[in-house]
Amino acid sequence: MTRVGGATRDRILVEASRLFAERGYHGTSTRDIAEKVGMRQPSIYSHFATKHLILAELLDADLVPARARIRAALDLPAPVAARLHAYLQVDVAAILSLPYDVRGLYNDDVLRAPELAEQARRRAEIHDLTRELIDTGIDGGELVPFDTSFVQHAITGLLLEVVRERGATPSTAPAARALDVADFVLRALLLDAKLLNDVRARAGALVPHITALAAPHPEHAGA
Amino acid sequence: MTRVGGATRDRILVEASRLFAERGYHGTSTRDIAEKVGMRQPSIYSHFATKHLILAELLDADLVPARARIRAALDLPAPVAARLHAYLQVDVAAILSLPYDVRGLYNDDVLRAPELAEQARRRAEIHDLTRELIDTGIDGGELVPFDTSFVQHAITGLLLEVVRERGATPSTAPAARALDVADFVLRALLLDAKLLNDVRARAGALVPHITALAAPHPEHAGA
DNA sequence: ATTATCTATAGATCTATAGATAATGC
DNA sequence: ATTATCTATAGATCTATAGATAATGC
Repeated sequence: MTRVGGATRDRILVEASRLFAERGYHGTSTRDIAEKVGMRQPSIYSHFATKHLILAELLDADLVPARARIRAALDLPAPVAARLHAYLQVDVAAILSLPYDVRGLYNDDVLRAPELAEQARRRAEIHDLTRELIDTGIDGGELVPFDTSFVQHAITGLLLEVVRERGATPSTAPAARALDVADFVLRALLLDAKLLNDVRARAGALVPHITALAAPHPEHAGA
Repeated sequence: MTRVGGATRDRILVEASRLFAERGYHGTSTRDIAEKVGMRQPSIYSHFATKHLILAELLDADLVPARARIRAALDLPAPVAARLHAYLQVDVAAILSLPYDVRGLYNDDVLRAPELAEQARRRAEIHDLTRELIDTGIDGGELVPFDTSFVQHAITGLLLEVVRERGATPSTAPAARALDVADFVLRALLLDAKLLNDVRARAGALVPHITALAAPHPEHAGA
C-alpha cells in the first residue's frame, strides 16, 4: 500500500478526536484509537511519531483558522460591536462545522504539557487579540466597562460549552446557535440596548469578510 | 496514630484537587497524590477505597450545596430575574470560596465513568432545575426567549470559565466576580434593560435567603 | 524501491491488595 | 485493641521501537 492521499491519517484524527471527547486524552490509549480505525496499535506510529502530535494537529485545525478570524475582526473598519457580533457568529459556526469532535481538545491540563507549548501559545494569542477587541469597544464607549479579562473568559466559556452541547457529530444547524451566542454576548455588552438591531445588520455585512480573510492561506498549519 | 479528625483525609482531598486541575484525573496517579501529602502510595487506600472515590467526594462538595442553592432560588417568591441574579451571585461566590481547586473536576469524559454515575445525575438535576427557572422567566415575559437549553449551557460555560480564571487558590475577591457574572447574564437575558438596577436591588435582598436555605443540612453529602 | 502494515516486545508505568510494624486509646 | 502507616508485589496496563512481511510504483 502506498499513497492514498492521507485517508488513513484522517481517519486516525477523526477517531482520536471522538475518543478524546469520550474518555479524555489521558483516558484514551493508542490501542483504543487503532482499534476504531481498524488497525494494530503500533501502526498508528506510521502516521504520527507520538500520541501528543495527534492532539497537536487536532488543536491546530481549530486554532489556526480561529486566529485568522480574530485578526480579520480586528482589522476591519467598523464599530467594535458589529465586528464582535460578526466574529462570534463566524467563530461558532466554524467550530461547529469542523469534522472533528472538539469537545475533548481544550482541557487546560493537557494544554499545559510541554509537547503542546506551541498550541498553548497560539491559544493565548487568540485570547490576547480578543481582549484587544473588547478593550477598544470599552474605550470607545460602545461596550459596558466590564473587566476585560472577565469578558474574554466569558466568551471562551460560552464557546466551549456550545461545543459540548453539540455533542459528537457536526451540528446540523450551526448558524442558529452561532446567532444565539453573538446575540447573547452583545446584549450583555452593548451599552445602548436599542442599537442591537443595527449591530446585527452591520455584522451581517461583515460576516463574508471575516470568512474570506480567515480562509485564504491553505498551507499555514505549520507556521 | 488514631483519630486526628480526618486531617490526613482532608489533605488528600486538597492535594488531589490541585493535581487533577494541573494534570487531569487520568494524568494524576495515586503516587503523585501520596507524594504531595507526604506519604507512600498505598497509604492513600487507608482513606479512600478507590481513586474514583476521591473525585466523587470532591464533586459532591460542590454539587450538593449547588443543588440546594438552585432549589432555594426556585422556591423563593420573587420575580425570576431577581432570583436568577441572586442565585448566580451566590453560586459563583460559593464555588470561588471552596477550599479545593475545582478546575479539574468537571471534565465530561471523567463524569461519564460508571463509578461517577451518581455525581453525573446530580449535575444533570442542577441543569434541569436551572432550565426550569429560565423557562419560568421566559414564559412570564421577563426574559428574552432564547432557547432554554442554550441559556443553561451559557451559564454553565460562564461558571466553569470563571473557575478556570481563578486559578489554583481560593479567590481573594469572589464577590466582585460573582457580580460580574450575575450582571453579564442578566443584561443578556432581561427583556427590558431599564429594569437592571431594580433587579440588582431585589437580588441583593434575596442573597441571604439563598445562602441560608442552601447551608442548613451539614450531613447531606451521602444522600 | 518505497511504504504501510504486521508481530513481538522492552521498559515504564499504574491501581490495588496482602501482610508486617508502630503508635495511640482503653 | 484499633488504626494508620509501611514494604513488597501482583497483574494489568501503556507508549514506543525493532524488524519482518506484503503490497504498490517505476
